[in-house]
Amino acid sequence: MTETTDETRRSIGARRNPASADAIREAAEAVLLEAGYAGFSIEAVARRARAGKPTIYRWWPSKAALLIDVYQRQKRVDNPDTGNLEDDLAQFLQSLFQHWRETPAGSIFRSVIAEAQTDEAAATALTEYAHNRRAHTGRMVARAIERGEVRADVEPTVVADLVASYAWVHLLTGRITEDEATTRVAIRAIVHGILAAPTG
Amino acid sequence: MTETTDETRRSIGARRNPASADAIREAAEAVLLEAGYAGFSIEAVARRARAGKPTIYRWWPSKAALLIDVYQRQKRVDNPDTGNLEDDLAQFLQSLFQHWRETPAGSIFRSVIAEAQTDEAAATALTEYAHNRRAHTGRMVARAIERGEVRADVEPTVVADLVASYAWVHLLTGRITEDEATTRVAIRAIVHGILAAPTG
Amino acid sequence: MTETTDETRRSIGARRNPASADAIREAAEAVLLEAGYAGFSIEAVARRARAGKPTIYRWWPSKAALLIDVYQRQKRVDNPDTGNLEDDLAQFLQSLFQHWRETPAGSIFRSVIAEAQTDEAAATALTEYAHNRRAHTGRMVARAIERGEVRADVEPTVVADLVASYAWVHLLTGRITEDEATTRVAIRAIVHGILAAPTG
Amino acid sequence: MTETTDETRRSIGARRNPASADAIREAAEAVLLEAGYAGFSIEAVARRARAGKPTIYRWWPSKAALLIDVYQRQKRVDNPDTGNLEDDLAQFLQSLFQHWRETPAGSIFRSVIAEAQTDEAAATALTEYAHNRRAHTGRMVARAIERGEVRADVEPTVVADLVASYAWVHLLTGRITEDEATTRVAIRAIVHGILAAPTG
DNA sequence: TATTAAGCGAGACGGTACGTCTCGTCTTAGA
DNA sequence: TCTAAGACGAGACGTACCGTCTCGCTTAATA
Repeated sequence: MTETTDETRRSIGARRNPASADAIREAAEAVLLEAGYAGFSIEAVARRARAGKPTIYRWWPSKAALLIDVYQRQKRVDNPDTGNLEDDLAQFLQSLFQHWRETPAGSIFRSVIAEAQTDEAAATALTEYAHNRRAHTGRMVARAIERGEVRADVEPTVVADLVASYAWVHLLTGRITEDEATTRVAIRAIVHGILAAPTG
Repeated sequence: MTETTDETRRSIGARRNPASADAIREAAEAVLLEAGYAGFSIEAVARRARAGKPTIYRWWPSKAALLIDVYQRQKRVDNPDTGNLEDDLAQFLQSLFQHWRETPAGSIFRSVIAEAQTDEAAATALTEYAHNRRAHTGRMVARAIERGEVRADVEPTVVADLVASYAWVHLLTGRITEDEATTRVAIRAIVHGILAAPTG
Repeated sequence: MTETTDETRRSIGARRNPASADAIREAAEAVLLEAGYAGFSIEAVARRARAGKPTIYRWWPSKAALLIDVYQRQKRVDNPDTGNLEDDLAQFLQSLFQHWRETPAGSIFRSVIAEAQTDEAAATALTEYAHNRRAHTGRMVARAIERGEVRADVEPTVVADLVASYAWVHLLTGRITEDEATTRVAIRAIVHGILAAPTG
Repeated sequence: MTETTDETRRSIGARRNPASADAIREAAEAVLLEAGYAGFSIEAVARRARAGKPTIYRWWPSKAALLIDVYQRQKRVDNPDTGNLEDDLAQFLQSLFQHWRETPAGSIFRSVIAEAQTDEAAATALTEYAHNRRAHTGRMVARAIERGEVRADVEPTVVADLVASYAWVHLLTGRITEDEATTRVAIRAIVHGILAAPTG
């Protein structure tokens, strides 16, 4: 949030002014953080960024595009690598919840999901993003397979899908404050299963 | 969608006219189905229902309230009871996806979730609804515990949470067309776990 | 303003309840006085009178009708009879201005005139009322003719028209606070004329 | 009513589009003429002008402001100068009545007066307008004083007030169809007075 | 060095929807 | 059969944003 306090931004010739682009992205993030998705409008962003609306529309074709751009700027949560899948996933989930609680990322991501229910482009972007994230998160499972911890026939992305879905829905229903004990119970179900008699 | 084609609806005295309420609910459902959440406005519903806007606002304080009311009217998917939890959950998930695909319910539910990201009341309603559904879905797990299929220390609602989250996120990301084989893989992970060496 | 504080008024059988009618008239007057013509609505009157809207519409077909009824209840200003026309007219004008200043009559009459620009019935009622008042006011002139003070060929209602018009327009443009000296100048013009050389 | 049939009006940059302003004024005039003050709403004007409501509200803060603006555009009636005050005033009155009968001006002016009974801004504007018109009409009297026809101690604006009031009230009570003979009787009273014995 | 081209802020434009207000009508329950 | 009550369809109110447009400016690249 490197508050670029240029008194007035002008054109810098026949090319995009990065200062304007940054100011707009930062304003978008700030608006989203302060007023939430409900208060997130192009007008509000333009006002805050001291930018003209056409400048925004020139570079981001829709509210969704700006939203996604802002989301892409957010830091991602890294995959832990403890040598134990349950610990990896539990730690990942806790880090994700913490990230969503303590940065604008959570608020922004909720907005992206909401926007995707209305806007086709946002839906596509979200689908692609989710796909990539599943692949990324799936690497924790792949490592567990490699070290023989997890069965070889397990599809890493399916496990990642389960974990991510759990996280998303908690975000969407205001349940990202849960402690490690609670989330670990869910993770353990996925990793160990829930059957009384172990499966061969 | 029992198109109540009353030529003109009038007041029936100093109390709510159920014909109007029904017409509004049906119009809301129809608008949602035809124009989607993006086209869902109180004005559009009033227009379609041939009702005055104040009549809508008199009984539903917000768009969210109407949305939730419409959603509540939707048929719920029943829990199967095959005697085998994996089969129960797989069948439940397939029925749910089919229900979301073939009735307005899916479209409406997506809208409720989106609205909940903006509207406090919708968020509360959604939270409560989700809580109830977890309890309901959890009964499948509880039955499995009772018959000794599942460990007694498993919390049924946590399992329900995992299954429901998987379903919700598939709905939100346009992946409810998946076949039984795919969903069953996810269910199997939850039920049997994914470890190479079974847990004692 | 004999505040009829009936806790609840009910039907008194198959005929008009005068208490309701009075309460409505009084409420109308009070609303007009407190909120002015701008705040004068059937809803506001019904609310204040604790009466049902249909009860009002049953007896007064329109806002205009109620307005006129309320105006008709107002005390009229009497014609003075000093034996001198200029004094009579000057005194009449001052009494009228005072009446309009110190009672709701002024506010109500302004409303009737405004309403008559929109409502046909109010226009008719106002026309008739104005006609009667000209006849009444004209009697001062008629008396002056009888006693030889004024030429016999003078039409009393024309003089009354001039005086009344002057009064109305002062009411409509917020100039009813003028002192006797000012109004007398206008009266003198009508009575004595303004020519330098007297007319034979 | 120079029907500016621009197919579509657009913004012409960060400044007022006179074409829109004109279209709105013309639409307002047309609505007023066709539907009267009762049918005069911002919505109706916007519809007719093919303008957005906010465009109207941007430039005219209220219905009253638009009404007054439209009224200001109307042609004024000129003062005649025949060398004889009675003829001047009689002719002025007839011209005014004719103007009010044959152009939208009469209808608009009635509306302004009605609006002024509700709206503070309209009241102020009307007061100021009336003041100016009295000064203007008073010049006929001033000229008569200059040429010795009228006494020097006569206040021209008082006479103008009498004449204008007579005209206004006739407009407000639907009596602007009167012929010259009738209006001349009133004018003669003001000019010559009505006393039997001439005043010294 | 002068011209051109495009980005910039600003803000007006025609629209749509918001949530509220009042209109005049209707029906009911109770006296 | 009249009363209070209040719901009803209708539609205007004044406001917020939408996405588009045109302006006057500024600067960099081109001629």
